[in-house]
Amino acid sequence: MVLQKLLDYGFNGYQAPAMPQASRSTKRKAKFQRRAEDNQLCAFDLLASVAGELLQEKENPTTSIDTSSEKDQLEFVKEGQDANKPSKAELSDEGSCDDKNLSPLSSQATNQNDCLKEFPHLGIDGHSRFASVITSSSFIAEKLVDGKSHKMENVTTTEVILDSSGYPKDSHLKLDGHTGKVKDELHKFGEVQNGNGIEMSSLEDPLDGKPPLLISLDANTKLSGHSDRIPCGSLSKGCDNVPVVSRDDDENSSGCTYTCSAKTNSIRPKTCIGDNRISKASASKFRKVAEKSKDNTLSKSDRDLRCTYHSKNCNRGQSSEINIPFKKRKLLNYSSVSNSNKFIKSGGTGIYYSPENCMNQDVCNSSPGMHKDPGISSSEACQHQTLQCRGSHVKLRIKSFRVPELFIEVPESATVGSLKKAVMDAVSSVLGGELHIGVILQGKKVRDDSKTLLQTGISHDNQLDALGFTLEPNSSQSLPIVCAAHSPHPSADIPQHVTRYPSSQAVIHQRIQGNSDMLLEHQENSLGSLVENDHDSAPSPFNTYIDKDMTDSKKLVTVPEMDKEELAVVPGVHKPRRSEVVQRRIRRPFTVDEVEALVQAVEKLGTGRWRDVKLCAFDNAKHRTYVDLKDKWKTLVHTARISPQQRRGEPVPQELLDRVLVAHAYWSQHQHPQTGFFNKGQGLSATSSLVDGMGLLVSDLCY
DNA sequence: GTTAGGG
DNA sequence: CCCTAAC
Repeated sequence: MVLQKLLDYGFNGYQAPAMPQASRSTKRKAKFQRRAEDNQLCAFDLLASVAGELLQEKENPTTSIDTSSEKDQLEFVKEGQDANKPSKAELSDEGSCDDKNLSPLSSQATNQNDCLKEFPHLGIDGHSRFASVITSSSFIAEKLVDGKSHKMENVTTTEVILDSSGYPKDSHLKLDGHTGKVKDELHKFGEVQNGNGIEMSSLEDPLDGKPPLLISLDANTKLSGHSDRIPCGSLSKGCDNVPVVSRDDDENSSGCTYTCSAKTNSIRPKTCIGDNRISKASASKFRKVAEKSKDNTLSKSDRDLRCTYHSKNCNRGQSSEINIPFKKRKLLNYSSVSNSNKFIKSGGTGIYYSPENCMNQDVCNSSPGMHKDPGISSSEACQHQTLQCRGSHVKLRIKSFRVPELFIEVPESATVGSLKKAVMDAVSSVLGGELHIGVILQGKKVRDDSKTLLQTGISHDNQLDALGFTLEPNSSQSLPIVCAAHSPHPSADIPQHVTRYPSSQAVIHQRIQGNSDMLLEHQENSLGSLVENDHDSAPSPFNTYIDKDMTDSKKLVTVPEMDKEELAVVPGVHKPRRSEVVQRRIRRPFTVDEVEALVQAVEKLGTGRWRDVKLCAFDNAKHRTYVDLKDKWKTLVHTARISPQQRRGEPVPQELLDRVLVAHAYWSQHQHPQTGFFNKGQGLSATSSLVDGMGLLVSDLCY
């Protein structure tokens, strides 16, 4: 029996979309699957990412940020697993040690906040630290002290904000709704004083709570975690009493508005950027990615001399390729999205946790447990973030996450327990993937980790609604690490072969606020255009290529088969082959330069020779197929025919559109004469191309 | 493998 | 962008 169940992992209300009944047509099913894949942006991934990063850091003591003592470690373990080994093997991305490339800030962080290393803090700077452990609602917090584990049960969530010294300030965790308990516990265990990490063990049934994650940022925080800070004066936007929109609060989401309060630097203008924290590891990965992009970046002059488009997205390449863009659609099933209203008070001084009941009315207006709008878009449902302005901090409230689509197939005779296990395994597999964090601002991906939030523009409150995060699969080519590299599960509970779906399958888009539609749009676009356009190679039509020859990331999508093993491990449980689910390519809007190149090529070659067009002008743009070019031309023609007001996306110069119309008209007239020079006989020979009529030489364009 | 079109 | 019929 294929359950195709809506798996509500309790991670803030995610529910996998229902699968079409088997009776439905294959096509429909396929489409559905595709859509489902697109929706695989889930909170869970973020969690996985955070957890993974955390572990990674732990795994790589060499990392600059990892200077803390051995005992001061935080681990993320699953229930039933050994406190230590399982989590490591399970969650750490052994393959990479990017941490070595951590930004200077990271290093700095090391010295100042050793205790933080264990926390998957999001963002770091010298001011304060925010460590968060996203957990499902029910966890047991454990602390490892000298190898000994001390449990703190009923810790539903653990989010810690550490101050510059690396210690939690105003520790304020809530345990089961009881504020301070955690704190007490922490103190009891010496957490606060010693900065010992907290180990999280999920309870057996962590499926009900959906604590949102709140990320606090520091205005000075750099994406990369660089230590260099922006002068206070540089903080342009004050945010006193600036109510930061708590998007989509219309629903149950709690709209929390903050008032800026001077923080460390009283003089510093308040920005709506607060204690933003992004995991160091993530930052390092950002950097890594950014560096990759460098290699693929052409100088302006080069580009001008070259022909093909070198994919500006090369750096995103592998990971982005497998990214699953969000689709504009409503998620039919998403429940208990806002069951939990975890809230973290910012100010960089404290451990905050607002339980599901939204205890803090001041900051949380949402009705606990409310989650209507069944028609809300998936992203909206799953990614409730709120940027709050308080002092110079920005609070990101990730209200919920979604679990990527998971298919579980179990025999009817299977026990509920086995079903749970199957689900757990699937979830575990997701956690095991190595993920990267992506930051999307205004629909564009921010790749420069070294930029500060201010420089990036994240500090501008007017852009907050366009800020989003993505969980990107590890770009590492070593897919094997996904499954093979992991050591066997020490715990009998978790099969060694727990599906370790490549994180590639689970991309998460986190958005902070704003209407979902817009965001979705942005998200899709974001993956196509990056903030750092300077890295983009605006392909100069007709020349040579310079592409970095990025490996087609698609291959990363390929999922190592592990079904059999899994089946063996979990009797009665069959996991569908991920490979069966085709990944929709990421949307990559054409740039003006690309459009120009396309127009130029078509002017010369005509509209029936897309392969030639591709070879001529986009040979190195691996992500542009001739079908893409054909499609683009189609849209260009359409665009050129409609009024400017009706056009969307990045505006195409009218001049180009005019050329499109001219070329289109021309080739419509001259297209069919089959000369026999070409396979399809379409188009005219080069010597009679439109370009020739325009006084241009073919040689100038191609070849 | 390409092209052309509908979705 | 995807899917596919038709070449």
